[in-house]
Amino acid sequence: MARYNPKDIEPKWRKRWDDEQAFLTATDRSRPKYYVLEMFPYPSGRIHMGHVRNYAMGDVIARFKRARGFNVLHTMGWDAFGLPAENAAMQTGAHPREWTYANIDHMRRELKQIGLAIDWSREFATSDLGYYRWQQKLFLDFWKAGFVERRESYVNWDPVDMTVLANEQVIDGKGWRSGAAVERKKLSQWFLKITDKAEDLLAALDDGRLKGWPDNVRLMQKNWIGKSKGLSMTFRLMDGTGPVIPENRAAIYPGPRDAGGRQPHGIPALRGAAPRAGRDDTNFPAEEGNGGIEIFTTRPDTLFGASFIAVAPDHPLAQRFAAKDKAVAAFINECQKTGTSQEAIDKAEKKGFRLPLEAEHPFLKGRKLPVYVANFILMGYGTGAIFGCPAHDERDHEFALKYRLDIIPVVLPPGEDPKTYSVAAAPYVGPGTLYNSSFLDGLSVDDAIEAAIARIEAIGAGKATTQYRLRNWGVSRQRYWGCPIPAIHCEKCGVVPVPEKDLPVKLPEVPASAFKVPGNPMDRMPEWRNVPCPECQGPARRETDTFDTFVDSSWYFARFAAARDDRPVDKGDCDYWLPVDQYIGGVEHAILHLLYARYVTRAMKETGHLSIEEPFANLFTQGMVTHATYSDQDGNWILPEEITSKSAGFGGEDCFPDELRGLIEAQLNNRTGEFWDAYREQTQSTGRFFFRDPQFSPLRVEGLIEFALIGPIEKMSKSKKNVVSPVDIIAKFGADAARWFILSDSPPERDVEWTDAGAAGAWKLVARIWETVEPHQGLLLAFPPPQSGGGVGAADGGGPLSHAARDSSPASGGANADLRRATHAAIHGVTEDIEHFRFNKAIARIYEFLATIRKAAPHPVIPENAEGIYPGPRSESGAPTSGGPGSPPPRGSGRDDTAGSTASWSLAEALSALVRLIAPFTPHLAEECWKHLGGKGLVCNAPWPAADKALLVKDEVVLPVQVNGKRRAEITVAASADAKAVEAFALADADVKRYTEGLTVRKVVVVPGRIVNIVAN
RNA sequence: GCGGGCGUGGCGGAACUGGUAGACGCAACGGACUUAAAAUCCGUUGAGGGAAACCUCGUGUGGGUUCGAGUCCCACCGCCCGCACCA
Repeated sequence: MARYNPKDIEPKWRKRWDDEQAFLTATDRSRPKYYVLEMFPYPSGRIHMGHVRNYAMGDVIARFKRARGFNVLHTMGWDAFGLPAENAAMQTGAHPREWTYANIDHMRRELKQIGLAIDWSREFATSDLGYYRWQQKLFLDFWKAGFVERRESYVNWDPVDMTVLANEQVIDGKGWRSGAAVERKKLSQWFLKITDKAEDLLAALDDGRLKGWPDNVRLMQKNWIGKSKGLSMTFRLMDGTGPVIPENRAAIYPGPRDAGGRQPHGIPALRGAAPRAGRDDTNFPAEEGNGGIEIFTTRPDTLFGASFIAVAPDHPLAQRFAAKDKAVAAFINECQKTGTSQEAIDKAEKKGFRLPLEAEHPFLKGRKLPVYVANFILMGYGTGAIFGCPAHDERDHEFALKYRLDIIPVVLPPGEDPKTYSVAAAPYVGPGTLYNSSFLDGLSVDDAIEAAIARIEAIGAGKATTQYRLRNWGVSRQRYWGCPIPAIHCEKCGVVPVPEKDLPVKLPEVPASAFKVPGNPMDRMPEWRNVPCPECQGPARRETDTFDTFVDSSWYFARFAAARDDRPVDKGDCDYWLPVDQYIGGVEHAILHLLYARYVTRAMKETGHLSIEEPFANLFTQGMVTHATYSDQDGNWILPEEITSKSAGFGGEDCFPDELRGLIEAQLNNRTGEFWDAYREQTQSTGRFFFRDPQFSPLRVEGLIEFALIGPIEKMSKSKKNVVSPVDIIAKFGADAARWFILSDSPPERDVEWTDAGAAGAWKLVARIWETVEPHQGLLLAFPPPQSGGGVGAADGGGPLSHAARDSSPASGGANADLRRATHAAIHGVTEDIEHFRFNKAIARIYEFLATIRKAAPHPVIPENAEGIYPGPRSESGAPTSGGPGSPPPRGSGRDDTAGSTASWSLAEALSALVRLIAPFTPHLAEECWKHLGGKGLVCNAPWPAADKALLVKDEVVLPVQVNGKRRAEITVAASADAKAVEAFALADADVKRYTEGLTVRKVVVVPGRIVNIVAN
């Protein structure tokens, strides 16, 4: 029998798929389409197990949908721009382009080994001129349509990467890629106005347009957009330089003590428009508002509890005072120092600095509110100013305690007595009834909010407003390796778009050495930078910023579907292919990438490129691939491949010589310290010794052995060295086994732990399927499977088997009927499981099905000479095994007689189904089996088997019988038996009688097909 | 702090809308084959008790609803993820 050898077989079928262009996809409007897409990779150079998992999942779906009759689009490309290429240039001297494209070539070769059903003719990299030139065209269209803005603003500056980061790319005050503390810097920036679409981006999350998305991702996006309704209103200001309580003053800011001699501030006339509500950044007109301070609040009901006004350190009002008053400037400076960093923010004390201003309460004529600059007010949200109501807000409460401000309760919790209720100790933020609030008294919080807004609007002091947490998307990057932003700066005309006829703006050629210097080399290329203004022909210069790479990945799915040489995408083709039916990727992209892509899709719709607003109909977020970590006694991480383990027990199979054990134990017992305590405990609990030594060699034991400690199971990462290389795994076990295992062990949305034993188990399965199929060469020639299969719409039961009717008749009965039932149950179950992304369960069912087949068609016991069967570490280590793939050991006689005699067509049906059911998971094995059995054509083109529902129904069912809730017996009844008959049958059962003896039966619950429960006492 | 999710054998995990808990895989153990080992094949495997038939207990902890709870409700404990001074 030919031993299954993936090393030969897998490349053979991949070549065949290539030769036949099996996965080339044409736009074919006569057929139903299915677009499955996995998030495309960054070409870092090597594939990792996370890629294997991601693309294996997509491939299962793609192959499955093909078999179900869909015209499937499944593509691959490269998210190829970005900083690592420049970092590599800095370190290795290779030009970013060379580095990137060399990586792509290498990764493509590795990726192809997985055996994915991908239309490689559609491949592109975002760094291809053919891609990014159309991105420039899109940008110009967006610009024309008003989706683009450019302004000076404070930006998050990453001092290591020397670039600007979007707010979303700042994590805990650090750059998402470099991890460096982010600084504030003022720069002119390009923005895409995503906030204009905030409302629709939010609405789509809940109105059914994204019903195919996981709840948690929808929720994350909802929180990120952060809509809140409230009131924006203006507090009138007046000079507040009257009596300031000295001790209070001191407490405000223990800075340079010039309080005593401070001159009263004169308040110049305030002119100009009030700061606009809804502003989303820190860019302001030079002159701030006249009428007062505009604030935003979601709790206008608490206006009567207001006791102060606070503005952000960046607020223009604060800035203006800072310009004149060193103490203010010093305070602001201090705020900014502590402000930007991480969640120390959380513990940071609330601090304020009193400005010589007072605000007038809108309803209480005499009431004056002091105005502070406060470190906890964010310029980026709302208007950068608030009124403080210490009684009903945690932060305001803390602030008021510190600066001895009034704490006036205005909301009375249900059941509290207004005379005794106090908020001195803690604010109350829950629902209740208004009091101490004039015309709002007696109203609920919700009603009072409405009433207060109405009154403020009536007196013209403000209006109802909606705020979003979401900021506009800064897309400028001061980098070379990205898509150039097609704009020109002219002294006379300002910033003008590059005319379309002048597109593309190609990245200039720069020498690799240019990257030794930090910053953007394009800034240092006058010959490229200096161009005539397209409008006035005067001297002008090119924009040297390039796009954030999230722009690149925001429309690539459309380009895959409809690339053209003369436009970004073909709308007609997009109308057929889009939206993506199934998008698969990591949950780490739940917010950034997915939100941007949703926005860009809307923008493309409005500029006439697409007809849809939501790009991804169904989204699946897969878990990570994890692995145990190993470390040595110095705390250094160790690669899994360097680890050997030996049984610590006696007489184990691990061939661990007793005399060595003595030496090991002696060494262990002599040592003290944390590592050795942990090691001894590990040996106890696992029953094994772990060593750093890829091929455990007894000679090294004496003093030279290195012990290894197992650490926590974590996401595979280079820094912890807990990585296994997909290429090594494929070389060892084959791609099919790798695909099988990575999908078999855990539900796809959860993390999966890669273990060598599991991978070896998957390999065993591959071999066992071959071994089961092998004796039945040509079986399908005698009993061809139906070609009608499970096409679209022909779901389960849709494919009548010509011979099915014959054989499912009771006459055929017996073992055949059981096998047939198992076959159709497996088809039904696996189909459902794949549809619902339950790959682990689908695989469990295949195991069960295989066991049934093997019972029905016993296979001869395995050959005398099976060396090399298991391609594990042993054979890896050198000596080629005897025989080898080319010369299979002889395998008994008479194996061909099966097709004609022993095997019935029901076995043919079972094997034919089995092979097609495994095809999405282990495509190479499936092709080999299909060919061997005599299947027609390639199995990747074969129709999905259809389950005959009639065979799923059992005539008899086994029902458990409970007495008082405890299972006491089982009865077998006809499936059609009515409740009464079942009850009678159950009560008559001997075991049941035993337990009901002497008791009175009070009630009998019969759940048809499920259970019988007898209540007796 | 706010929001969301999850706790089931030695391990990964099954269990449809409440209906036989532990499918399937891994590991472990026993047996067959082998000079031997590996590989392969067959079997056992939640815990406790019993010679056996069987019995008792068991889904993080404590209560509750129900004929019946891993599943529903309340409280608590633990872990994971997202957001984090968003007014």
